[in-house]
Amino acid sequence: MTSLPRRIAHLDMDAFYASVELLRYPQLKGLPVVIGGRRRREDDVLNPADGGLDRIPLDAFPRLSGYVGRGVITTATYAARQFGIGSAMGLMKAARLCPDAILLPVDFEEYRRYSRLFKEQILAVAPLMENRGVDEVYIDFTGVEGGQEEAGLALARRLQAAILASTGLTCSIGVAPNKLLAKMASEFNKPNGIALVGEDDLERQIWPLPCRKINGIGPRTDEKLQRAGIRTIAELAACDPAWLCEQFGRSYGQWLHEAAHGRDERPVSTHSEPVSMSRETTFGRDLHAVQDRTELGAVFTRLCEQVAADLVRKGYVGRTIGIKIRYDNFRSVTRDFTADLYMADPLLIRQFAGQCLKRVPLDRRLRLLGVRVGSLRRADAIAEGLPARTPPRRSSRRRDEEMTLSLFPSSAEEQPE
DNA sequence: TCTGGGGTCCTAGGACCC
DNA sequence: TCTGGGGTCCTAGGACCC
Repeated sequence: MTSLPRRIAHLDMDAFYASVELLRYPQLKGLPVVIGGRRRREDDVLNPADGGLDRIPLDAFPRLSGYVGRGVITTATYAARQFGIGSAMGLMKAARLCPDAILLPVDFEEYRRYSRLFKEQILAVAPLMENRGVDEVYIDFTGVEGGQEEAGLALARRLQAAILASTGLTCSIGVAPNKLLAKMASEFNKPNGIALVGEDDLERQIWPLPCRKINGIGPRTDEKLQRAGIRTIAELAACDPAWLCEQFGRSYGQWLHEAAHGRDERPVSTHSEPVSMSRETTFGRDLHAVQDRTELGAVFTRLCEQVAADLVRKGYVGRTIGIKIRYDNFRSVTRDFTADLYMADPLLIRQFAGQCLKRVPLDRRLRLLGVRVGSLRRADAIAEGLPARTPPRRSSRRRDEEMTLSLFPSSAEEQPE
């Protein structure tokens, strides 16, 4: 048995959200459009029950200038980007740059519908597919029929054609010996492009790129590398691995070295179990624990109900309950507590989360509150007789006190300190 | 009137067990 | 009595990704 060369593809939908919106509202083609701010609602004028979306007149669309609030841009069309508008920018700031840009609320339902459509097309041809969010996947071409033809180019073309036919959307694909290189390759010929990167293309195609192009090197690491005079992947590859470990820790340092040399053995993984589920919200204005106690309590309860509903809907229970708050100065803190029983009940979650809230200083205003449930297990695994309670851990005095406290329900609004 | 929401993984210290 | 090391769990924070 001869082993085939590894052919890994990364497929990335082109400007996914914006493209889906343009399918619905073709009259917006070429105009500056910004997507973000809030979620689309049932009663939105942009979502009329009687259809005919393509006939909605341009002046019926909301403009950026009318926006009030703390939303950020999820994505923007090319025409909008020309005004200096970009992803993650605050909408109020974007409104100053281009007040007449059209603002569409995000519609995750619709994006997920298209996501299912294009992934169905891929799975019909290549079953080894790894989800990387709504608009991205990795695909293992290695053993797929036709996957070795023209080093993967032929299959990539077939996938693009099938996706375009079924969704009307274009995508870009990179094919390489591993996920790391495939991810970079998929950016080379955007939009609607295909790029192949082979073992021998490392120095020519990868090394001249800035370090930030490596998936896993973010703004912090990039800045630190730049301060050390390292800008390109070639320069990173030339670094002494021992020095990288010193600077970035053993594990990350070693990974940086491997990545710069284009080495990555991670398999394409078709299944994954969630580790945690959370809900969080940024308030319209910063809230104070005392003055805005009622409002805060109501939001807190709602977050617990939402995360509990998510758990139930997806069939999970968890035993690590946590909260997150962000202060008005944007500093965040988290607290969590691991209980000895698995839960998905909103009241129980509310109780444990309430105890976590009491452990955090609430002397300044808050802009965000979040609730998280971790240490997840499938609810049916618990139902089948696996222990709902874990063996009680020998715990420190402090933990014991917290456990005792948390077993007693507190008032409807948690009022720490 | 800067800076969303939902995730994963890693690190590091302390507790605790053997 | 003193010293020590490995392993695991828990917690808080941070980097990163989509």
